[in-house]
Amino acid sequence: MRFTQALIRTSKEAPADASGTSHVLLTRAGMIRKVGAGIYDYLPLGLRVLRKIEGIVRAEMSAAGALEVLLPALLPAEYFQETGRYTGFGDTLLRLKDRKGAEYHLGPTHEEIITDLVRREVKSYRELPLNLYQVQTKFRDEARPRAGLLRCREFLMKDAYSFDVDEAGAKASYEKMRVAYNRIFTRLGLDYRMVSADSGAMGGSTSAEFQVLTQSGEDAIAVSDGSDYAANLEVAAAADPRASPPAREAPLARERVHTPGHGTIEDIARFLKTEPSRFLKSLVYLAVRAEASADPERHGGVETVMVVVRGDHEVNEIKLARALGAAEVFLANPQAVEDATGARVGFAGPVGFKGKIIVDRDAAVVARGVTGANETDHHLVNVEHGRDYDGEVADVRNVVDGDASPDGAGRLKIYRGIEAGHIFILGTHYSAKMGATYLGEDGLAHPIVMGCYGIGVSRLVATAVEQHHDEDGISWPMPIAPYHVHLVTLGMDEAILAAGRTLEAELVAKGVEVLWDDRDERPGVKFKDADLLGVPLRVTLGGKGLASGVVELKRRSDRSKAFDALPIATAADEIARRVREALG
RNA sequence: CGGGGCGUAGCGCAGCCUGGUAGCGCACCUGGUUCGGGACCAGGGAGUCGGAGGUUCAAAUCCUCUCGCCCCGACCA
Repeated sequence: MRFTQALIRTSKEAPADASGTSHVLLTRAGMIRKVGAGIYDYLPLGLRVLRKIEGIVRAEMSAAGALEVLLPALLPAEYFQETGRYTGFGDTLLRLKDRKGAEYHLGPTHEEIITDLVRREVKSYRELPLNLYQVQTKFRDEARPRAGLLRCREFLMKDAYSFDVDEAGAKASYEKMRVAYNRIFTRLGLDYRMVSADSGAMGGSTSAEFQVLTQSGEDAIAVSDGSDYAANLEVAAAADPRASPPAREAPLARERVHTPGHGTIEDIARFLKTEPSRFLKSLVYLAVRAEASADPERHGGVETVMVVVRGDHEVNEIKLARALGAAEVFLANPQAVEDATGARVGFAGPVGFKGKIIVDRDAAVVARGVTGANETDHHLVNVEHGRDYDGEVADVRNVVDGDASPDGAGRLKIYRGIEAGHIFILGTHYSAKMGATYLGEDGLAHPIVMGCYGIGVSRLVATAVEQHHDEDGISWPMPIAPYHVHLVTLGMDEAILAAGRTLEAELVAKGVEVLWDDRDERPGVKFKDADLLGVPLRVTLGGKGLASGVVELKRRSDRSKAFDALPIATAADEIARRVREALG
């Protein structure tokens, strides 16, 4: 492809409303343009990247035995009404009416639609298992679209659904997808981790996220440096401190100290000349009991709980809710804290607290602890769990960088990640509600056991940029690059242009995708654009090189100025070889 | 949905406070000189000042309403 015919419009500056590295670079490179909040055009170069990603996803899904279908994006309301999600999805569902006033919505995901298809097409256990997938535009009226392609209202997603006769079959289908997903993300050239995650309210205990490691992801994930343990921070387990207990300091007598005006931990630590890790941070939570969650006011299923974590740790609300068997937990407001403790916020503590107490495992082993006295302007020092206060001990904190890995091997490092894929077993949640059954060998109808598997295809375009860029621009992994080779000819000298034409033709004949910058621009402009666009191999053909019979080959990811001088006669062979090598 | 900010040429911005009929840089077009890391000179085209209403002799500027966009938070099968 000739640059002059490719509709590539680069710019030095990005629009002021572009936020995030990938949004800025993709816009500056002329690959995407914003049409509205969370709505984008893909220009030719950007579309090529999107298509490359789709191609890899399709190839691996197909290799794993999944069949491609295409379900509608425009959906009559009745299907989501069957499972209660027409209202349950809330404002995220983009609803509309047709001329007759009938209700429709745009599909945010397609469990109901695929389940409907399968309940009509599949009758017998002989027709299972089945795995159907599609690559379709999804619509979600996000409360807050942001960061360009990373969180859109309209986005491209690959979603697959497996259908099996029983749990064991569903597990086998899930395993196939797990393997396929690992192959996909590896082929895309991304540094990613498969992590265990909160499966959410949707049910299904078996689930895994595929997180692409970036500097600015929305999610925090904990990864062990000594094993393959990796988990979303939401669910990452803290190592049990009793596995390697610290040298125990002899307990001292508990004392009450006057700490006027000091409410924060840093403050009191300085005042008492001690460390935040000595503190028993005591937070008052309201836990909504699971069975009462639909309407807590009416059922009154709310319990006040004091949560104790070490002063340098944070409460993990998902783990806390799980430990309490609660549907949701909320931090109590200041008035509720005062009511519960009898002291102003900042002076709460477990000693003498009348209600339920949950103690984080690391807080329970703190010796000579410091905590609030449940009396304004007073703290207690030399507090010991088991002697001065009690409470159920559980893992309710966020892990922090440097923690021991819960599997005992290595230490945890915290990364930022972008969720690019999620796989999980749904069970019979949808099939039971929608009557998707098969006739078994026993002649009876059974609900089909389902799994679902998503990949954010358009999000991956931005994710790849977040992971592969430098101050000059994008640096695409070869498998998803818009072109394999960026040919730069310097000057408009006919001898150089002729050599360019020849080299382009030779490369194309070998199956190499070439973008030839044939513009009448100065070298600096061409090099800057090449760096911005991020095609992985740059081939330069200039007067000096031509005179000595060589072309220059340089990898975009190589930050040095060094290049390989290739003899013109054999350059195409060598370049094609490097492309094949990089494609893996 | 709560808080904050911004809408002026394709893009980045100034002008607004203190009303007098719109300007700079980049990009674009023409000519010339340049030519291995975003050149220079000269000339040129391009703007319903987000929209509606109001105040005024006069509104980008002041007032009211409204729409859009961005950021932080809440939310995120």
